[in-house]
Amino acid sequence: MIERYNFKSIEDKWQKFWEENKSFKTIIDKNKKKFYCLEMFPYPSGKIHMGHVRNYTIGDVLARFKKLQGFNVLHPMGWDSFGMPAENAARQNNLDPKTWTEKNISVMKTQLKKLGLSIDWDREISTCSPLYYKHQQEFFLELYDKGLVYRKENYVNWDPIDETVLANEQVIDGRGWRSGAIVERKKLNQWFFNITKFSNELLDNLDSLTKWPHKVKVMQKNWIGKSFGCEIKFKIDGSEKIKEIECYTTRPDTLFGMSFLALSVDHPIAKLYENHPDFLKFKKECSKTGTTEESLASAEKIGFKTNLIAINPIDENIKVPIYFANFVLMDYGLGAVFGCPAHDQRDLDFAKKYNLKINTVVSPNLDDETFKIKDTAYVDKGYMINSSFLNGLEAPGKSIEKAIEFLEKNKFGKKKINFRLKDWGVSRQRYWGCPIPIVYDENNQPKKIPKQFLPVELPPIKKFKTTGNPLDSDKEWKEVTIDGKKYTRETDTLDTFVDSSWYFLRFCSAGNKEYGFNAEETNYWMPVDQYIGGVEHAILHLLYSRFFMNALSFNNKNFKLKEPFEGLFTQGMVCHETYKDQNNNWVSPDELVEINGKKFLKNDRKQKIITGPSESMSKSKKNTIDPEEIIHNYGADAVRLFILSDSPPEKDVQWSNDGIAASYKFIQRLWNLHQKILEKINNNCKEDIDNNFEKLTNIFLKNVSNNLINFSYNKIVANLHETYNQLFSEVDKRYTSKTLVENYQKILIAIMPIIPHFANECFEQVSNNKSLTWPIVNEKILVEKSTNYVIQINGKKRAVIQGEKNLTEDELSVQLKKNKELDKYIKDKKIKKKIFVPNKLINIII
RNA sequence: GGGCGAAUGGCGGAACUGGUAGACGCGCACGACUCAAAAUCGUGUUUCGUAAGAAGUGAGAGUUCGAUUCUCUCUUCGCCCA
Repeated sequence: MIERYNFKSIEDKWQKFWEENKSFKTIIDKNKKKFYCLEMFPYPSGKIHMGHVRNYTIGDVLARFKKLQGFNVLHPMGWDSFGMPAENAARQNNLDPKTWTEKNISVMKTQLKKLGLSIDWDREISTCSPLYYKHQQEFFLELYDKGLVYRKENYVNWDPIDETVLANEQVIDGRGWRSGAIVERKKLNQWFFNITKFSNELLDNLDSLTKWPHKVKVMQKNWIGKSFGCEIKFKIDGSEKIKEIECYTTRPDTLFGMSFLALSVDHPIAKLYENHPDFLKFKKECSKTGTTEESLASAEKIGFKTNLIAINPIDENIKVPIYFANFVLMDYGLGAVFGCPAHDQRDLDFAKKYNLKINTVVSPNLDDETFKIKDTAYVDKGYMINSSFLNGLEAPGKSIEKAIEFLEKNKFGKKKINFRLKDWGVSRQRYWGCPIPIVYDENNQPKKIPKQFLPVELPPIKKFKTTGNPLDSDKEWKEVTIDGKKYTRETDTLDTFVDSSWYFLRFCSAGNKEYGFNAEETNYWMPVDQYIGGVEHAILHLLYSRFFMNALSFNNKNFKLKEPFEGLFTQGMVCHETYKDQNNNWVSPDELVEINGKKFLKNDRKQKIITGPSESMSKSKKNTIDPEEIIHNYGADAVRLFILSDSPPEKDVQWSNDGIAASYKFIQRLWNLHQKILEKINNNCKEDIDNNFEKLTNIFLKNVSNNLINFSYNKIVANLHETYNQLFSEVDKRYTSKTLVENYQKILIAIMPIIPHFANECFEQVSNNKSLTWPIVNEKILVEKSTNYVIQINGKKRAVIQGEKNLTEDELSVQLKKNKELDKYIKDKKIKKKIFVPNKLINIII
């Protein structure tokens, strides 16, 4: 009777061993090649979820593999621990965010340890710790000195429920991404990072990131949104004060089709209308629209007509009305655009509403001047018409060049490159974030807090009010005396994206008290060789981190790093079936019971459950599975094995009960094989029957090595199954214990990255060897003497014959004639042609 | 509307540079063990056909001796931007 594999005691034993021996502690070793393996650090929300399990398993497999290959591996973990959920929880339960966060960290740390991750916990960091954010405040001041931080009054997306400013990307369909409240426009003084200073670098350097997924680079490129256009000056009629307005456009070639000029309500000219009640009413109306491009695009286009007239520089006879319009933003271009309704849908909608002219200037066909626009603007490629000297030119293309040439020559405008990327507003009206190290004097002028007074620590909060920023109402904290002078503190805190924009540097020198990082250590470890995380951070987190490195290395002799992440891997999500009861309520998987293949509610077995499509796990759909429970029931190795086995890591994976159970059973079977091998080792066989065992081992090693390099972890699991299936009968043959032990050891090392507890335990039982190194594949043994030749007739496979390798066409033809099965196809037909591919096939055309 | 990507059995997915489609797993069926069940082990499992055989990688075309792989058109789905 074979003893069952007791994952509980064995996983416990190895986790203890790794912890006590500090097996994954890393220090700089210049004799070794370094490898920095980093997974996106978690937000300590309470418990780990399957997404974490997948993310950290993928990273752990790589880290363990690289370590076995002899690299000096840095594989740290920390906590992205500032943020709104802590504050929300605090408000709801009257808890201190610090206490709440620290409790969550401790729970999640225990859970992560149970996964058997090869993490150097001595480098653990937490962004909400003053030890961390002190250095962030130093960076803020450094950037301030470099002119990369500035303060300006700006319209922001105001979330009236969370009472905070939202970034554009936090506004979804005009609503706050977390609260769901309809977002308002509000003017506030904000701190900004000058990310646009590096627009060109951030765009151009994307080309150097060869180990990044193509799609992420495309997304960043679109986000930065470099456009080539021109600024045009329009003369104005109808005002004493205003003589000229400048516009930005990417389509100067459509100037002849212009029928209005539209301004942002925040345009300087708006001052002329400050006392105009109708204008003020209109402006208020505009503030209901969000500031995102998306909300602007979907909102109804409305305008306020001024008494001003713009004169088209390209043809002075074209005089058009000037409107204020809700779809023009002050912070894109110059807050003014000209409208060409025929070739822009938005302009067309506006023109129809206000009965403006629609002049077609681009036709799909050359010299077709009869082409007219009706309900749909023509935005595709075509040829210029009704446009004087531009007529006949390809549009957009030559037409733009020629138009700019004309404008520049006559000093009506100039070529201009514009970016969609805007500066990064980092102020948040929140308590649970990094305090901004700034104070204001009696004239409300900002002043840096001297470095010796850092960190500016968050004051403990006794009781949370339901709304507003507690820092603002904490007078004791807010009022401060520096060098005998009284100041008021900045009460906004930093966007948590700032925290995560440099944490990978901190890991390199986590304990360093002098500064955020140590140059020698970052020079050794950085850049991150492999960064692993969800694709949802493809734009912001990664772009902000790239910016932050540019900002730190700007005018800095000691720090030269521009790109923090050399390799990037974006893993897919973990999905699960969704369930609903008869009343259309979501039902969680553990609330139901299966009877005869049909699902019913556990508490009401008459109620049938409707199974919905598999979707990414989320609390709202109740289709989550708690990793802790699964680890408890099946063990960490089984969970790791399953989460890797079913799908390629970059794709979504379906969680299934059958799947995890199968992985668990498979580990049991591997254990049975292990017992069998232990037994055979003692059999004292004197001579090997053949080299098949060694061959199987090396085939496996080769496949695993290749698949590890390519992140094809699902294929490794398949390789392991295949090898198991073959080895189980192979070990019954007569092999010496030397052969068995040597090869079996190699197999165990190869599976250590995937199922480390199991593999280490088995390894220990067959070997005294303590130094583990990745085995070298014996290529010689893999060279086969014979091969399968495929015989095709008219491209169809008709036979497969085994023969010596490197047969010539003639030699193979001789073999063919012996094969009687083929006679019926060939008979006495004439052979027109033969295609021979060495060592592969012969195709006979008749 | 634009960009990027995907589509292979009942399901998840393999197939290196164009050369044996469906590896491996799940599920299912049958068998062994068992009084029985579970567990375990074994066999089978693309479809049609008793079989020989034929068809077959979202649809349609093209290139090629040969296409899941390359090209074009279309359909559907996913993600990002609007």
